[in-house]
Amino acid sequence: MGKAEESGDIFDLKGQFLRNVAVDNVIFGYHEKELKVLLQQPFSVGKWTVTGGYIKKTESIEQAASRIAFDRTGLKGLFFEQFRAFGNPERVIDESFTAEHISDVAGVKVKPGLWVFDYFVSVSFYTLTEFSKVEPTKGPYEADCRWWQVNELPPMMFDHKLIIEEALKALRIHIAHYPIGYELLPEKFTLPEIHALYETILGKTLDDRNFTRRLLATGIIIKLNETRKIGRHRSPILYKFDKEKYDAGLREGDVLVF
Amino acid sequence: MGKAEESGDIFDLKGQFLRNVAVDNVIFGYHEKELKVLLQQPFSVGKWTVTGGYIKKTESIEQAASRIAFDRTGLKGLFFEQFRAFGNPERVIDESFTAEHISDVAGVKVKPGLWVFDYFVSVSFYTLTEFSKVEPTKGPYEADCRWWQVNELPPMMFDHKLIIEEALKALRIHIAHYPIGYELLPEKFTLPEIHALYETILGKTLDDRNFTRRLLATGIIIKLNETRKIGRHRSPILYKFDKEKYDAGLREGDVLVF
DNA sequence: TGAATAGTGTCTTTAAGACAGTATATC
DNA sequence: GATATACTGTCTTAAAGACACTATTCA
Repeated sequence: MGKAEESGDIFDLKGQFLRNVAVDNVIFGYHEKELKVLLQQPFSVGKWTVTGGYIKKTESIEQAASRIAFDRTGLKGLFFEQFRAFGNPERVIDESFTAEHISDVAGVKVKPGLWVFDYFVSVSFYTLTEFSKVEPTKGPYEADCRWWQVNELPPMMFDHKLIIEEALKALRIHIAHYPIGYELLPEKFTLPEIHALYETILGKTLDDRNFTRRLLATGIIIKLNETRKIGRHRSPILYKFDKEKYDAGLREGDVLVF
Repeated sequence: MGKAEESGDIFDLKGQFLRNVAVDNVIFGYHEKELKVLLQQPFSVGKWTVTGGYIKKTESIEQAASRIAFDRTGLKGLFFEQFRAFGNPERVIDESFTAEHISDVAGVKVKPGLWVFDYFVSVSFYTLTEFSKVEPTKGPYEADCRWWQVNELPPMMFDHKLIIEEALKALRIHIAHYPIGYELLPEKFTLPEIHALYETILGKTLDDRNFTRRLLATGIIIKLNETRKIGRHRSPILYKFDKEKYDAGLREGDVLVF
């Protein structure tokens, strides 16, 4: 790791990274019926972006996406998936991301024409996590990094609103063909919990009887001999994922269609 | 357009193109129950690639993919879709694509360390066309460009065998959710023709009665009052696509599931 | 025993899948 | 009428979708 990176000056790091291509990673967080997305604010420019960064010359795009997720969440081994690339000359034009504006708000001298203002193709991923486990951590060039409700986003920079919309579409298609939830639920969970997870991600209600019938038919969850005590109601039975069947489902697809 | 491009020397064109990111376009061609893929051979290096090229600083990735398809096929307005990006430092290492080897076979002096040997992220698309309409046209840096059977490929450079496999997977997923065939069939076509198209792309037989029932149920094809005279058999009835419903199906998805 | 949530069973409707015989054109 | 291909109908089975009551816990 060179001096420039230690000193935190990304503007000198051009030689370490690929040019004209970067990775964006839409990190979705789920917790108690809420779906959030982790956003960062470069300097204090007033607009937000999804988490993202440049690709090192020594790493794959998947490694870059995974590294970015780790830097922001502190978690490894999260489920992530590439869903699309975005690339056109206009996508990186934004009045809040210019040398002048950054110099103003960040108090550093930024040259116009710097490589970071070039046309970048964004290879975009989404990542899933349980957001109560996460301590959002901003990088050296961000003024802030925190969770936002997916349907109450702040002003977004570039085409990042579109990127989030497309990520959500891709996630909803994914959930129709592959099992989901391993990274989003505690190891032992109840039927109402996984039911709420599906409803939240899909943004619609699912009949509880039909949902349970189909979920059990897949065989990816195993009933345990335990219940969870929650308040003064009937205690729900705990389940866990059958990890082998779950992983097989991830590989082969078409396990669940809701 | 600068002198360098006119003189055909891509090695001087660095300034016109994005660095470290390129577009690959798997052009599938269909004709009479055969599915082919258009491949090109850079110089005479002995290995083949899918069609692809660099992205101009003034164009989007979609425009680049579309331009590449036009350059190779002479056709505009073909259906194409992005399906994945490929990027890792090892993917562009190939003994047939080195400065030494190219200098040998092409008879031009190529410097090692030239930008074209850098780590490139490939944003990959696939395109569909009727291959009898196409006159494959090689570019200035290719020794050859022609159709190959998708299941009888020549030695492929880089990770291009994987790219074709993934393109075919994506195409087969696409065909299960969206209408297909407008670019691949004549304006007026018969049920056996569209049936054969689906069988060829999916690589399996589909019961003709069930296929017809479901296809007609979608309403995307319209029966005409004409038949096609072919030999000494019963003349099949001609159909055409209901373009409005077809386009709506492309937008909304989940029209056909085979 | 009332309140809150957990858990499950049945009926209807639709679609998938398997299967084979009739129709038409030409020689 | 022989041949080759076009065309279509029915039965069975599985799954989706709609729907409502019983069970448990505890205050």
